[in-house]
Amino acid sequence: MPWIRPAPARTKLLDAALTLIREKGFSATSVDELCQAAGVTKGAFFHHFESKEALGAAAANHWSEVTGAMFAAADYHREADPLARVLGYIELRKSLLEGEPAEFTCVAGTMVQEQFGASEDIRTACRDSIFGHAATLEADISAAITAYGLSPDWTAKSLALHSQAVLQGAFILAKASSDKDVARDMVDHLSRYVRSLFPSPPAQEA
Amino acid sequence: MPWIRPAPARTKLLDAALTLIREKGFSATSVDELCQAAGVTKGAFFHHFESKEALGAAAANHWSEVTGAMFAAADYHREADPLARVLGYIELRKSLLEGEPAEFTCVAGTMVQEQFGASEDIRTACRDSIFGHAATLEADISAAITAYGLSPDWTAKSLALHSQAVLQGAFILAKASSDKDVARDMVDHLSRYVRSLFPSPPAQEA
DNA sequence: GACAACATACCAACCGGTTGGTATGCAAGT
DNA sequence: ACTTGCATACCAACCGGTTGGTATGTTGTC
Repeated sequence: MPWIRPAPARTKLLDAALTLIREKGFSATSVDELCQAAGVTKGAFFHHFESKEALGAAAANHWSEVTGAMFAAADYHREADPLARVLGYIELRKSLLEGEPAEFTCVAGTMVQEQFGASEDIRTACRDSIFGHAATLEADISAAITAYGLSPDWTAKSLALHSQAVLQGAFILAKASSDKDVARDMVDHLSRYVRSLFPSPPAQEA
Repeated sequence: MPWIRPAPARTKLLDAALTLIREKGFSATSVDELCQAAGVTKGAFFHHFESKEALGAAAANHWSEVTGAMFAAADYHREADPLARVLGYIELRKSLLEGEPAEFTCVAGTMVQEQFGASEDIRTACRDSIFGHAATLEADISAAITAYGLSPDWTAKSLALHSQAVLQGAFILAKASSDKDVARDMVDHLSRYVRSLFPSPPAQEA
């Protein structure tokens, strides 16, 4: 859809949703709050989204785009060794564990946990966000399997998903304990696990 | 004389809460729904709980008791090798991934993800539930470290918490994909990781 | 002047919570 | 034994505020 002059209200609402959903959850976030946070009236909200549920699904897609662009631009892709790229990704995820939970936590994981039974549109949008992100990791894992000549009894896809599971679980523990260090320890275990699956640790390269 | 009818309303409300919170989340579950599911009136609700928030905290404690009793009675405690107990626990968790998400999912993890910023009482009750459960695993992990003569650069506590993180993350992926097999794969990775941390796989014993 | 992008004003339903009340159990006083 | 007194357990009706959603403007741009 070629939007020459995009509507700022829609984007402002989507950005506000990413923050508010992570702060209070989807159900507890009201349309009025969304509008106030975005500096927009309710009329604008229902002009761009036919329902609150539709905004939730759109917010998950927005989240996919925002995070997708961010990870696509990250440095770890420049590593020559595919395993180093995977470990670089994990280290990046660890370094992202800063600030408040609402800042480092995953919108899709938060939303799907409470809305999976209430809205198929939201559920599939969140699933696509999480599984789509895992797919970008899967390529590097597959390349590492080939590069190291492995024939594992696990799949690249399941390991990529496992990394997402560990991260989502780390977010929950961080929220429960109000302690980011717990989450970082979980990511360290993930890194140790991935290294254990490949024969030799990758040499440090520039 | 022991109370013939102690207080069925309170327990019925708590049991209903365990189901409804996992089905729809805490915020989306109304007090009226809780009362209807428990077959109790709203007056009874606010007689036993001073607020919806108080019920949430009580539900997390109730969850700790119910699951605590269930895991305490499980067979894996009878293994002589402490590592076999840990791996037995993990297999048990995997075998529990049956039925609908609302049946195998964790109340504390679900509730804390949406309420961590809204209610300290709920947050600490959920934290105690998750971390308290992890502590029961920590003892076996510590014993395994000693039995195998390890001096790891990770702690028994962090590995116990890691197992909870993997499980919580597996729940999220299962909800997002509507596929329990994904969650089971995550638990398999956890089992493989734990086995990789100890020198030799435990022999099969009666 | 048509049409998208908003704003204003409003609504019915539902929300968590309160009210005043009833039924029952039990311990003490007589 | 029987009453008084008080606590617990529970109920039906209700309350004010908030909810997601709508109906009807107004404004800026082609």
